Amino acid sequence: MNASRHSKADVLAAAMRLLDEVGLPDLTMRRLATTLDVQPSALYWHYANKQSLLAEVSNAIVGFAKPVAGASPWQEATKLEALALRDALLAFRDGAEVVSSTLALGLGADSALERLEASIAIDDRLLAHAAAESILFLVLGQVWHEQQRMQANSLGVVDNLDLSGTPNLEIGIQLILNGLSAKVKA
Amino acid sequence: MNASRHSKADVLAAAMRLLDEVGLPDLTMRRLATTLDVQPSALYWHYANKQSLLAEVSNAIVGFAKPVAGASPWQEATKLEALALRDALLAFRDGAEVVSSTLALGLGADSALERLEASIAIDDRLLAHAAAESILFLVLGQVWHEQQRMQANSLGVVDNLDLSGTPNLEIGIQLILNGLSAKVKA
DNA sequence: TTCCTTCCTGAACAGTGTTCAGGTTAGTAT
DNA sequence: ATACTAACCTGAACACTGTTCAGGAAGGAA
Repeated sequence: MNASRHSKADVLAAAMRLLDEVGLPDLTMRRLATTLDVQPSALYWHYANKQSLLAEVSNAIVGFAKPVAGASPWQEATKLEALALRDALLAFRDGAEVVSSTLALGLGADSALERLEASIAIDDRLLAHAAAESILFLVLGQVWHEQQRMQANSLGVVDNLDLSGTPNLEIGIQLILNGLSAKVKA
Repeated sequence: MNASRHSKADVLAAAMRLLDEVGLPDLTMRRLATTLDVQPSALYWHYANKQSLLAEVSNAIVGFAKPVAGASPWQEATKLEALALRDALLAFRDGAEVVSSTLALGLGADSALERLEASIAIDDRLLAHAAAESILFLVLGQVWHEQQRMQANSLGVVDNLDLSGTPNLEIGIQLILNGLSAKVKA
């Protein structure tokens, strides 16, 4: 922001602001340093490398998901949890890709899976874990796809913008939850 | 390979060989050129840029999925289709990440979704499309996760290698198919 | 004032994808 | 055999990237 000294939290905040402005491909250490009126090397005092910065960005994005008050039945709570995650990812440019990457590298964003898993109130925890993972991948994949289209459409290509992303996500979630209910009852 | 001249197919084959040897992060245009005894700029006669090369790599990976003979009921065919895709992704180092990226950019690998969708023999094609997308994201996410662990485990970290990836994938697929069957019957 | 921690500079290293004018090779037609 | 044309490649550069490191400056506490 200005020319004063910066804390680790300042760097994180600036990174998220820059992410929203220019997108993940242009979120470079040099650009980030410029917005803070600082040399690129200064960033490495706060963060060991770019990946660990992106890990905290991911945590912030995932943590942005609004809490789900105890809804019943639990299927409804799980669905709301998934949609809250979806909204959090959509609230930041390229949010899904950022979170997907750090999740794949195992460097953070664990609370996303944990919240989903906790909301599935069945006895078979192995099944609950598998279902939570499925829903997580489903949300990430769908939103990643959607955000990619958003950028493509904003960059001139105005052809057929289909709004089928969100409905498809809710359908997929519902399919998993229905399958889960059937399996638990049996 | 040797010092003779190369075709587009040669470049593609060399790229896939190099991918298996060094992984996606080290699959660079310069390294690829070296394996072909050629200057990096020579590659740009065959491919406009790295992304379009990776798009063809993705097509090759997805096309590697073995055909599913007409199984019945269609739920079984869809499951086999998903597992065939899974095997194809696993057959190449970082296969899931490569395909995920080009799929997100909309540059290829379309047959993966098409085959899944075609196998779902229900009347509601919108529902079939949503379900196929869900299964696709599920397979990609799970295998990406698994392949990341494979690399991490091969690079010294030998802690707790859990083999829960494959079972979880089959569970997730089954949940979606069960949910689908229930919805169609109703 | 001394001291120590926190934060930053300036310069460099080793790599990346990509472009482009020009040269070579191979095959086809005259 | 000669001329032509397409396919393929060279060599050098451009504009970047993440990251390292020795050293310097700012701020607060003893």
